[in-house]
Amino acid sequence: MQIQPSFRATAPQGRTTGDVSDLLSSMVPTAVTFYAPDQPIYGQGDAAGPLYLVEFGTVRICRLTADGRRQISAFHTAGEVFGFEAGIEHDSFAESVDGAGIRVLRPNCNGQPTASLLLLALRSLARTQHHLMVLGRRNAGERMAALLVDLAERQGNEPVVNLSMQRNDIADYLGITFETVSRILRTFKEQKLIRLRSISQIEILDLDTLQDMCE
Amino acid sequence: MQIQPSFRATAPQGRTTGDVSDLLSSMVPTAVTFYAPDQPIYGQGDAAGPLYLVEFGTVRICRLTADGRRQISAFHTAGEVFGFEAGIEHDSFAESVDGAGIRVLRPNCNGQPTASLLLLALRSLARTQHHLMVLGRRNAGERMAALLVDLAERQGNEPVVNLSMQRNDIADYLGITFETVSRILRTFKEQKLIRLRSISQIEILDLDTLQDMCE
DNA sequence: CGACCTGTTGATTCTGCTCAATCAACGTGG
DNA sequence: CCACGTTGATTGAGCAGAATCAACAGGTCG
Repeated sequence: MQIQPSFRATAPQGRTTGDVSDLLSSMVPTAVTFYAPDQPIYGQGDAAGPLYLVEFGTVRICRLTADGRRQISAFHTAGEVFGFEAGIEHDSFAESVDGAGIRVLRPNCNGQPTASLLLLALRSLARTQHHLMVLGRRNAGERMAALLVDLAERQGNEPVVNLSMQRNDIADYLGITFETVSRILRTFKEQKLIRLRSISQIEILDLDTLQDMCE
Repeated sequence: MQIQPSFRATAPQGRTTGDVSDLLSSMVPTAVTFYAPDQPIYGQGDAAGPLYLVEFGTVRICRLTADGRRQISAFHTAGEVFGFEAGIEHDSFAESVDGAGIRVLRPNCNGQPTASLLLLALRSLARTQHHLMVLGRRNAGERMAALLVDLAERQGNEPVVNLSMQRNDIADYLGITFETVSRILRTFKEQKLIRLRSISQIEILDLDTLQDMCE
């Protein structure tokens, strides 16, 4: 049986930017726009259509409950594409976390949905499903470990992880409170799993244990 | 500006089956296979590739932690397609919940990824993101309300909702324990929000209140 | 310098989990 | 037909993890 690569996504080990260059050919990119910290990129209810490519910085995808509780469904960093929507308008909103450079990708009129477009959507889906497990079945420490491992991996597994987002964002991503984030980081420190170089720099001392907590 | 329908998904109000007929043209459907309750459809680590169309019954998509905790990321019912994967193999597994009829859709060799394929993936993404909010920022009662409202809507907003899954599945879908599911249903009953016709039939008495709990 | 914002820490509360008993429904075998 | 075992659901008691409420520290910026 021959498997069609278009939706089985044969080459996941390639870097994201590799696929993006493919994507660019089917869409019309604009110049890079800078978004200051906390600046909105698109809002809930805005018309969907264009996609957004992160050039640098970090973006958060958020949703609010009626009484103001916030859930961040994803952080996006350099090379990643966001803005996918099944409906005609966005039901999440996107904001710059720390000052981000964004390239808007506008669809051109003739374009087919390329394989890479589908692949990017499927990666978002896989990531979201993984996060679903974290929120549904993991306690606060395991959630924090999952985030640290994820960030470390995205940043090339260097010993020092940069937290571009603040405690509040971390909490709303992990479905806990920012006080709990603080406490968990302290216990990790006491267990010699990490070292807090500064408020936004975490040195990973024991990656194995952190991975074991959330594999 | 012209918006490309392929990934903006212009016609979300259509029934899912309508899009599936489009999808069928680009893939090779097999005959319907019956899966008995709890029978696996595909396993974690199995090669991804084909998609699966639910003809009748309910399917659960699951993931396990190393110590055996389970998270159900989605239930799929008649007309829905599942089995999307970004990588070369499945990182979730799928099982029949209550006895389900499944049609396997095998990709043919020439096919492009059609627009409807992308649309289905984006719907899965939207659903998963919505569920992420439920798991991250909602308490047990609100989670249960969200499920009931979702099921009611899927079943055409009839007054009586059929629970094709048992308490254990509901719990693992909502990220709570089955005892809590029981307790929440009892409080809903005491609040006259629902009536328990039988163990698997719930009569919705106050849909508005349930919707308010989870909008 | 003071106001403000973010982060940390402590005290207390509470939601939901764990452990456990009980019950109802069902199937099996004597 | 009944005794028994099994499985799923309900309910209760006690506990633990995380939230809430509150105080305080450190850094930044006007």
